[in-house]
Amino acid sequence: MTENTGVSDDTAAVRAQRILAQVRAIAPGTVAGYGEVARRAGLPGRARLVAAVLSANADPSLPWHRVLRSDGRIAFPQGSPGWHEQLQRLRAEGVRVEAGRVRGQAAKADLDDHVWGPGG
DNA sequence: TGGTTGACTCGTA
DNA sequence: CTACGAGCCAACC
Repeated sequence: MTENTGVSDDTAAVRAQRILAQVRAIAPGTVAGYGEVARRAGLPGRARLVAAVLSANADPSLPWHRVLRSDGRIAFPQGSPGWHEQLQRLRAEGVRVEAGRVRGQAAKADLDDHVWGPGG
């Protein structure tokens, strides 16, 4: 009845939890892209959803600052409060950021964590 | 019920 | 390097 349309039982809350879990899985000193996080969470193409989830998150322990755009840039407008905070948090973990952009290329986290990691 | 918005991404010019 | 358009999907009004 009321077929589930096969869409599975994942609700918005469940998807959000999966996304948050992936964000927490980003190792310190490394970064990941929105699309990257979305894909790891089983939601390819839902980069905007990741952004929506982060904007709604209230967990101070969430390493949201490790999430960047595909260009390796901070998603906030440069100069905005959120931008400054993310920049500071990244630098605090040893991530080199220039002009709001992560050094080299973006988001390779578990691939380059041993290269770009702390102490790089 | 339906249009607008957004911490996005990609291709093209 | 910037600018623009199209695609995308959930939240909001």
